[in-house]
Amino acid sequence: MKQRESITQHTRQNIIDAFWSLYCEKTIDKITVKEITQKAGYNRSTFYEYFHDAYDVLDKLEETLIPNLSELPPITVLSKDFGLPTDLFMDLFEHNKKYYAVLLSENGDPAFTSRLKKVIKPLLMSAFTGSTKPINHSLDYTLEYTLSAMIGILSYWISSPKPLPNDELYALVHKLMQEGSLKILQENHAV
Amino acid sequence: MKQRESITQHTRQNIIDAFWSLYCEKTIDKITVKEITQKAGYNRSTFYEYFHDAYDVLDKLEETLIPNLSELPPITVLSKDFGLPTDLFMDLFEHNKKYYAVLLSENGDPAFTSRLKKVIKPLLMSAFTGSTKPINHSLDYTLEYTLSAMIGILSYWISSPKPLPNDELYALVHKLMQEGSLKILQENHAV
DNA sequence: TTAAATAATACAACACTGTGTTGGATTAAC
DNA sequence: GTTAATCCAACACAGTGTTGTATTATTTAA
Repeated sequence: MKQRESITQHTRQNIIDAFWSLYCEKTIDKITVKEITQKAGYNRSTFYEYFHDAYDVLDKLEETLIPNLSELPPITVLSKDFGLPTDLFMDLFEHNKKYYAVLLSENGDPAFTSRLKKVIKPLLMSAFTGSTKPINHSLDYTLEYTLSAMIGILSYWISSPKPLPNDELYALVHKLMQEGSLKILQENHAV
Repeated sequence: MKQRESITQHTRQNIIDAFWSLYCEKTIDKITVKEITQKAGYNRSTFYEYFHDAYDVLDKLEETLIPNLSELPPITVLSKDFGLPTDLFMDLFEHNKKYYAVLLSENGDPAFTSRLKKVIKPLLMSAFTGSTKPINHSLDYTLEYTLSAMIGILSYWISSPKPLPNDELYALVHKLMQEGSLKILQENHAV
């Protein structure tokens, strides 16, 4: 049963890899099962032994890319700089850059952003209120604002051909969160 | 020639409407031309007289939803509150709520967000530097951060079943931009 | 002013591509 | 030798995009 398992895992991964190389080139609806299996070197019907359709492959792949709650240090980081754990986010994005850059691009999957928020938001919520459910609207909207901003700037960062050095980005994000974007925009205007 | 034109426009709009009612229910790849034309009351092949495929319908529809540069007052608003024209954004989102709420949702189109940014960013850029191209990275990243945040919070707002009153949202966004999200998060923490 | 010619709108039918399933062949594990 | 996994060939079906044609509105010319 040992060799069989490894074969299965291997085939599965081959299909995922073939899918991903196609997903980097075109949107998912243009990807056919035929193409995937051709690239991976299998019969088309073999695909259906492993996945339901192309969207199923994407779904399973995304699942591995969503940070595991139990892996993230829950409150420690929040108390450290009393805000969003910027360094953790940067690590997450940089580490999975290959996938994140595509999934969060204009050809990517809006559901992935949603999934990310859905995992992280309650985490932050509980850090601030002790409960995962929003106590007041202000906090809820503020988190949505900040999370969107964070995901937006980090997507931009990892997609950039010449990305900002890590420390500069870190400093900028912190300044943005501590002093507001307006102040920084005004400084730029003065220059 | 008058009646012919109006028939064309009418048919075209019928197809777009039928498409949209389907797009509200499911993702675009599950929408067939057959369904669209059935709902609109035409033969399937009539569709191809008007659009290339379902994506073409979406594309044309989105085009009408992207704010026209010439319609937006260019610098006046920026100088008013020396930042992002929050009220303009709120108007834009509220006015096109029916479409924006879907297009910016997890079942929507990431390309639409991209299109929005691509139109608005140079506008803001030129307001701050006089040129549409970024002079320094800091400004570029700051705009990306703020635009992402703005689009994020406004999407959340219009999708909410019981949305925050306009004036409260406006005040919150201004505070977020002027003082930074951290301060507001800290205030919430204290409560 | 009316009848014929033209151009638009809509559709039926066709060839093609991709989908998902079923039943069978091969090969490893027991 | 039996069982079960992996893979594949073939089938029925659904959706696509095109082509040729009928119908009807507009234009042209007698």
